[in-house]
Amino acid sequence: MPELPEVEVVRRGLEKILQHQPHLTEIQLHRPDLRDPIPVDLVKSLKGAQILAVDRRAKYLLFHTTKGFLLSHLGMTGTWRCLSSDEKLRKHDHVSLCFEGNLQLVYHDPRRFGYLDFAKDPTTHAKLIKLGPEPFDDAFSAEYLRQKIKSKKSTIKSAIMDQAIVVGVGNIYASEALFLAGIRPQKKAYLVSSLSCRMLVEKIRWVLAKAIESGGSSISDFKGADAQGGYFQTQFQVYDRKGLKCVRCRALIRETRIAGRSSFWCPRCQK
DNA sequence: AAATATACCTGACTGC
DNA sequence: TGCAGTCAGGTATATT
Repeated sequence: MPELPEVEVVRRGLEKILQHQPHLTEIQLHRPDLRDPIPVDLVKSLKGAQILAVDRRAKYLLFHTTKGFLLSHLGMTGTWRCLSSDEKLRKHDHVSLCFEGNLQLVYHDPRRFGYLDFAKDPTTHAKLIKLGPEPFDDAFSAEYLRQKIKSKKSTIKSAIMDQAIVVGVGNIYASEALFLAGIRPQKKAYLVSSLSCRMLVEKIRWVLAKAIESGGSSISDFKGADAQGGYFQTQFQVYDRKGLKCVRCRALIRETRIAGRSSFWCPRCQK
């Protein structure tokens, strides 16, 4: 489901729900066998902890507590939602975080590609340590990007989706940012000029920011923790628009598979 | 070493 | 209606 904008929208929803900094009274693992199994000692590590904040690093949510951090990656289909006291658990509800005052947050994930872990210090966590800069950070500059890709033989689309180069860009926003920057997704990364890198950094930031403003993209069943779907999908310029007219030049949008992922582009606007 | 392919899962949708 | 095939917002691991 989620690229950076969707995860950020979820983070903001959770932050609001947990703003009074409740204590965790109980953690229930209904089904811990995610793609990476949830470690059982997470329950005892977090029991009684008080929520201080909900942060985000890349596509990971970080529940910051008095006892350490709960890391949550939503994979393709993960969601967090509030469960009222009279509601029953549904199929694919794998974890319950029970808080004082009848508040219960449920992790739901049909495909179980999501990830949950406890970390005392997330900055040294194996999953986070290899990640590149946040797209809105000054470290993600045109010069940095050019340096990173100048000898890369993969496509530029694969490069910007590489979480070691920049975090948060997934399959949808990669196609969108490349369209906005006028670069074909299948172009070899080392052929992308410094000037194009400048454009690309700008457009990645712009499209991610716009998507956050719109509450994320709700294709299939994405919902923020406040149960509201986003509407950025209505603003897609190229994604899932194969055969439709380019919004800018009216040429027909094409679809190409790059590294196994569908990629959409305009043959006239992108070089 | 780096680039690409495959695997991990379930559900929704297509075409027969 | 059912059944087989394909595809999906991600990422770790295997294979070239």
